[in-house]
Amino acid sequence: MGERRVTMADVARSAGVSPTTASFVLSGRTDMRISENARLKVQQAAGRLGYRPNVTARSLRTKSTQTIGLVSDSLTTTPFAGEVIRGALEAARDVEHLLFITETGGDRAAESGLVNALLDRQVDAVIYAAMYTREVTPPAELNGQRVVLLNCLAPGLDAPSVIPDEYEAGRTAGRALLAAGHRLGIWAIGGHQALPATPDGVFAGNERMAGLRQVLDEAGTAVAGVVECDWDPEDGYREVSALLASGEAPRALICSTDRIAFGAYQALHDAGRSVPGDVSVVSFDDQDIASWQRPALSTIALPHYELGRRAVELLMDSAPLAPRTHRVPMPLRERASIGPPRP
Amino acid sequence: MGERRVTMADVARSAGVSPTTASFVLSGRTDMRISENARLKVQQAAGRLGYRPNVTARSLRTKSTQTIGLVSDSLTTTPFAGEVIRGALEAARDVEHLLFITETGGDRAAESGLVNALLDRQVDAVIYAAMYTREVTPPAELNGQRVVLLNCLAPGLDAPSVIPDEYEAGRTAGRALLAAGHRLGIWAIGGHQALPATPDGVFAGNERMAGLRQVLDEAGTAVAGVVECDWDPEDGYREVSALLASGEAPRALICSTDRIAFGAYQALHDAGRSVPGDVSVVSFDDQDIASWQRPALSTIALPHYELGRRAVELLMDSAPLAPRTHRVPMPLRERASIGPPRP
DNA sequence: CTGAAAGCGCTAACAT
DNA sequence: ATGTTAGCGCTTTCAG
Repeated sequence: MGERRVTMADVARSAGVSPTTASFVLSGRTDMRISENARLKVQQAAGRLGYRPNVTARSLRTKSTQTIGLVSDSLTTTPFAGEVIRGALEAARDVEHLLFITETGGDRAAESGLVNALLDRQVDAVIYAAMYTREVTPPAELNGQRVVLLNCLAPGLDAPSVIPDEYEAGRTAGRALLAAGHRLGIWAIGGHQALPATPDGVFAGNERMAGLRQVLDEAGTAVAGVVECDWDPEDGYREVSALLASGEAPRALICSTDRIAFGAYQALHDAGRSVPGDVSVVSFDDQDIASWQRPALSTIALPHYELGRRAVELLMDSAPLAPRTHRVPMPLRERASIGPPRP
Repeated sequence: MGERRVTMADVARSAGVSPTTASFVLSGRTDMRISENARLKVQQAAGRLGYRPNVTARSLRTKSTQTIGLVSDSLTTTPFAGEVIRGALEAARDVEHLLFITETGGDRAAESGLVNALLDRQVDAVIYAAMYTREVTPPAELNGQRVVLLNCLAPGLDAPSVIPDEYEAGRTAGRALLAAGHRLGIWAIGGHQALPATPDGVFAGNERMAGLRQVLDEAGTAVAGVVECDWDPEDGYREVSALLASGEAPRALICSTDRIAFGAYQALHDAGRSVPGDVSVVSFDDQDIASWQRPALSTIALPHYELGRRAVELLMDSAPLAPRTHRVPMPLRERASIGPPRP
């Protein structure tokens, strides 16, 4: 215990060279000629002593801590969103960087504090992330910093965004149903999420609905109806039960989340309708439960891992950060909940 | 852009005092007398200039980076385990520390590299975490460091562990069933997880079964049977279907995970048994799906948030780290899946 | 090809 | 009560 870490000066001394020489061979630089002999002596001394560089000391001179800060509202809390952290982690590892993770819990005041804590530790760059895709206004401290927005758009900030391609995802959902032969009785459960709290809908809802409408339109058809509701299991259960009870005969359900689909399955089951025999179901997210359902749920995946990875890659790219929006594809996971419409 | 950060020397100059004076008032130390006047001038200058301390520079002298490293096998990937990160994050925030999160993906070789990356950045302490409770052998680099083990035990390492109290959880499960009147036909699905890959069972399984057996024994009864299987939905479905088909008449199921319970629900449903009318179900974990099930699933929660929080609290405690094991209670979430046995 | 010396931003003895 | 000075561990001119 209490063992003083061996420093570069120790290595230099042990190798019988100057700190300068040690520094050059240890940082593997070639722009200064070092004799093969000196190089060897230094490397051996370093190995023998178990030398490890002090990155924080180095950063004082180099201005680079090999460190990235991630600040989000509540990414770690959102079950399947942990994948964005994993994506960011792996990309960071590829370039020998470490990630500071922070979470505000949606508290605006905490946000500045956390960003400052990050900046005080001289992070090289920061990722500002949101749990669900939306417009945000990051704290002013971020102005002028190297930042990328993950899963959000900030009109005021001069930084790129990485978001899921929800518009294309809407088209994908429509195409999946069309391919199975559906044209009538297609209902969107969840819709734009145009509710009192979000009267204009949410980003994902709006984009998907636009994509869906367009692809159906191209095929000369349209949705039979859109149910605006919250995106949780109980809402799916309630709304689909009501729809079934209303006398409508939906033949395909496009659920805004796997959670809604979960509730929809229960409602369909209670009403004695089979999936996909009576009603096909397709949804969005690809949470674990999607594959646990019976029949397994076909769903369009939120590309969490890829979002995290892309964000770090952009940050580490030597190219300057242009304020453009990078849309990450959302792949369809084909499982067993889509079938041909009952004649 | 490119704005040089304002340094403490700038503040001192602007306030017309020496760096020392500035340092003392800015770090809010009281062990040296500073005139009210000087204090004010410094604070105003700092405010005016928007001074922020450079934590990495400071740490070079103080040997404290206000930083903790967390290395796990795959915590972020495990959906509901994100809560341990949130717990750690919040506890760290309380003491003005930031968290480096890393993940090895179970790769032993990567582990040393990541721990070194953490140590090279002079983290004050590290949390070594595992996704599921088990014995581990952390990389040698961790010897002599300030570390706490989260959700794992390392016999060789002189560090405390924070783990869920699985033994007591087993007792809780038994008690919940006994309280509802159950004494016969109690089956444990998942059991010790004594399978070819883990012939001696897993920690959680062994502890729970011991606790369960003990509490039933105290009540003068015992489990009707134990089914050893993997802890996933398909296993629950398969095993419970088989059990039902075998002619046994289980009246209560203790499922090792909510995932098993998920499959069990499907199996019971397919067999026309109601929950909890015909069969009561209790499980472990408290994932989101537990509350989505119908009827909502009574389950004993893995205290993820608390594990993360306790780990950081231990680390930050000024007391020396004794190699003892801290067991965190696992609370029963009473919902609707337990009822009296059918007479 | 190698070394001496300065300095990154901050803290802490030691003076005064 | 405040200022001077010397580092923390490393990189980087600038001489030799």
